[in-house]
Amino acid sequence: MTKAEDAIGVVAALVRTAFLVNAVYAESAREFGLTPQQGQLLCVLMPRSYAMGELSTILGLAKSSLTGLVDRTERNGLVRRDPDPRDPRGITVALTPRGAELADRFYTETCRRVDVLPAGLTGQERDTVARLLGRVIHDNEVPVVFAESPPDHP
Amino acid sequence: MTKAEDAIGVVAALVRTAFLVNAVYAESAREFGLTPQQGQLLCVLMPRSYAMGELSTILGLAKSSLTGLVDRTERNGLVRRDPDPRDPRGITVALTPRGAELADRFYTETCRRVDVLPAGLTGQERDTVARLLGRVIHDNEVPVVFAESPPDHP
DNA sequence: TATTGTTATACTCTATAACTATA
DNA sequence: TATAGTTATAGAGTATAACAATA
Repeated sequence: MTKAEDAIGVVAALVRTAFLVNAVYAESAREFGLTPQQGQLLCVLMPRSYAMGELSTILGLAKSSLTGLVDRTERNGLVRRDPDPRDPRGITVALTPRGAELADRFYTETCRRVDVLPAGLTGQERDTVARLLGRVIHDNEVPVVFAESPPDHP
Repeated sequence: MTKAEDAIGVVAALVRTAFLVNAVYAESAREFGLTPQQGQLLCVLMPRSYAMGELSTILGLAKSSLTGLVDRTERNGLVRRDPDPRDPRGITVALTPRGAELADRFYTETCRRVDVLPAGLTGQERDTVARLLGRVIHDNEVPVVFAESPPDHP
């Protein structure tokens, strides 16, 4: 039973939940030898490759920040740069086979860990949280930095 | 109305919400000349001062990481180190008057911005989110990195 | 001229390991 | 010996501004 003194407003609930999820995400990444940012990049690239500009927008990073992130992740052999057939100036970033394999494992394990966080809620309560936060995400046009389910590779 | 193709699971809902809240938090901090980490430090210190070891635990940082964070924040004139009366080896970190004033403004503005995120939910739905996430936070013993309401300074 | 991406530069953030000083 | 905190070092993340190459 939630006592009155445990009551909390939406704002604090959202901020503190974000803190919790970040910590779990970071710890999961760490155990796969990834930084959270590199893990996020891999997750974004799971369904398909993107141009640098697209990734900048999705991840909310300055162009040059992304250049560095892709440099380091490429150096680790997880992504590669390919010429963009649509624009000779551009490139696309794609997962390497090793990156795809690691992304799958990281994604799966991170899901497992985040799934445990609301273990104290009933199935119905979890559905309610998912539905309401889903609306918030939709209304605020949050990019798909973490897909719903492990995307199939066509 | 939420369409079937917009449906989302709890895991993705939590991760993507965290991404959204982080972005809003970071942008708010930025406009006050703060990094998110410095903003978080100020928020933690709003109700009272803490020893370095306590802050390490609350923020989930290695001791030396915190030393650097406090160094930089102190250099900006926002916090100060005082000897810990309980232990000659230790120190406590407290907000300076300027830090307290900035913390208040940053906290208030961040609350305002986060409060807008679930604007598409009814009052009852917001209460539901707050109550359910409050349980998740409680169950997972998330530290109070962001208080419920601007604490009074006794 | 506008766009795509990289370089140069300067900080901040973070961790590990080694250290100081005091229980 | 154990604890509180700092220093040394190394790397990652980020942004701004200036640049290159191509539309």
